[in-house]
Amino acid sequence: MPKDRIVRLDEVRSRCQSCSLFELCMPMGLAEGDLDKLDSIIKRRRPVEKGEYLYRAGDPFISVYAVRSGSLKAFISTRDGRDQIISLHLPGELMGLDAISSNQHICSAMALETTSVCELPYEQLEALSLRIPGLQHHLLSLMSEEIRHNQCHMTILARLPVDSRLASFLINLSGRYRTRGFSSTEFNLSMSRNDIANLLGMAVETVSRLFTQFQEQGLLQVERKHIKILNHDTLQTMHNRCSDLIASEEASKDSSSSSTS
Amino acid sequence: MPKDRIVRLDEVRSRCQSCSLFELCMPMGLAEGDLDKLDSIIKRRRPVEKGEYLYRAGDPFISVYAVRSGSLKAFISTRDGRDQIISLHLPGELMGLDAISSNQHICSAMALETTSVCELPYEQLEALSLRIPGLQHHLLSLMSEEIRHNQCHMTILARLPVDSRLASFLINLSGRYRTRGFSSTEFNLSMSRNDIANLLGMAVETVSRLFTQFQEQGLLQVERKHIKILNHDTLQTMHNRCSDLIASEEASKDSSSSSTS
DNA sequence: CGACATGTTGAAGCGGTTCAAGTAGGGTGG
DNA sequence: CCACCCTACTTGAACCGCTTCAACATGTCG
Repeated sequence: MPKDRIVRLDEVRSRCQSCSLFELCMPMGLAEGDLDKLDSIIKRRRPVEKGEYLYRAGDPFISVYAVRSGSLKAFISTRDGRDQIISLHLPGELMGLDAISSNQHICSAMALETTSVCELPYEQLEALSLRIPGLQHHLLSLMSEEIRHNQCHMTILARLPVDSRLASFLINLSGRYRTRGFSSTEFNLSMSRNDIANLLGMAVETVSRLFTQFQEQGLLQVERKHIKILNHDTLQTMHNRCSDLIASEEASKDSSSSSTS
Repeated sequence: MPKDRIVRLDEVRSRCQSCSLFELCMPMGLAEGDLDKLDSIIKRRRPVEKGEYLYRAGDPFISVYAVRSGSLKAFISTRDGRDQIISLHLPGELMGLDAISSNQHICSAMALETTSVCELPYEQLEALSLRIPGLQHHLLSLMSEEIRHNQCHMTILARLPVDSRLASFLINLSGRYRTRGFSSTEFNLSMSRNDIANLLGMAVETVSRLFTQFQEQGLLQVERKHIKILNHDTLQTMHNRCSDLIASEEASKDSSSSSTS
């Protein structure tokens, strides 16, 4: 594979303006000049292969990363040796902002498939956001969204039975794929059953049984990693047990529709 | 109680400079003039009584709040009517930053005891932080810390048995009280058994049984809301099962000691 | 002082884990 | 190209941690 080592210049030169994920990644109104400034600090890294680390817990905090393609999991390594997966990151999402306060990464980030990212040196990003109000607000807003997402996940873990947790996971994925212009009813899981179980706080065997059960109930069609959602409404209902929080997440994406009883 | 309506001028006039919580709340190096600017946007509200809301889910997002004294719980109201408590806030901590992205509160905040807060109008705070680099970094850092805390809580909920969860909760509280200059071995819980159970994702009865059990094991002395920690090490050990994350939280407060296997 | 909320304790039931065995892919070397 | 191996996944059955239900005790507040 020595041929692959040749850097594809067209990819390296691609800029935020022409990136299809730009709307997701940096959707604040930036002036022409601002965009150039942003572009100037972004480094494009070569793809991270499946199983490779983007960063490890303990690494000094240098950059945050925007996912361009592929996906990664963020996880904490606990003392007993087993990891706890915290989140799954899809294209258009930023990772690593949780390291600001400690100046070193606490989570590790590992690619679930061949994945490419934009690297944004954090110091420069923070400096730039002092001069671009929209960027500052966007960073704060992104972190706020991450907190909200975590709140939802805590609610799921604390209150929901396993079937609703898996339903939540699938509905959430479905929505995120829709936002990215992919099918919301048919997609491939990049996480293994083991990872899904870990993320949702249950045993692998339970995940397996639930997929079988959902299929028997006609909610899904599952074949290994390929998922086809047949009955979105029922899954949504199970998911809704979780909270208004998700409803509001959706609302804030679409526009400002009503929520909260 | 008409007398209580008389505003105590000395309290209203108290400024950040003279606030004992300043180090916790806004510990970045601010110049004299900057402090004045910050002071100028802060409103002091009259105390929030036990059971009163500081804000409710659905309220427009106007301000964030710094706790001066007392404590509050933040919780999500779910569709099934039951709430899910997300966090407990002690003096020196900021609340409400999770509402930035949606421009309305998703969590409600309720005082657990008579509580006083400083209100910081968010728009002004954000505008100010464009002109004070330290303030921008501090806001981002605070949110990063909140994300980290949530990650820890997710880990607790996903992986730990109930006894370790309660141990984690107590050790965490103990540390936070220590940071605030209070005893780390003896304190009063502001949360009810119900609230603790809800926060930790278990049944009230389980909390009750665990307190009894911990007392029988000589780990604690419990009398209603009053807690005396007798064997910090054993609790710490149970807590450690959770993650390095907390160790790192401590480390980042003290200095930059080692972490990560 | 009585009423209601909050907390405690016991016993039964069950949701989900754990253990164990087996199956199916996917990649590798012969 | 096939045989092999290893990992990922599936399925069944026993077990157990925690919840639920029920009754009671203790505080607290009007």
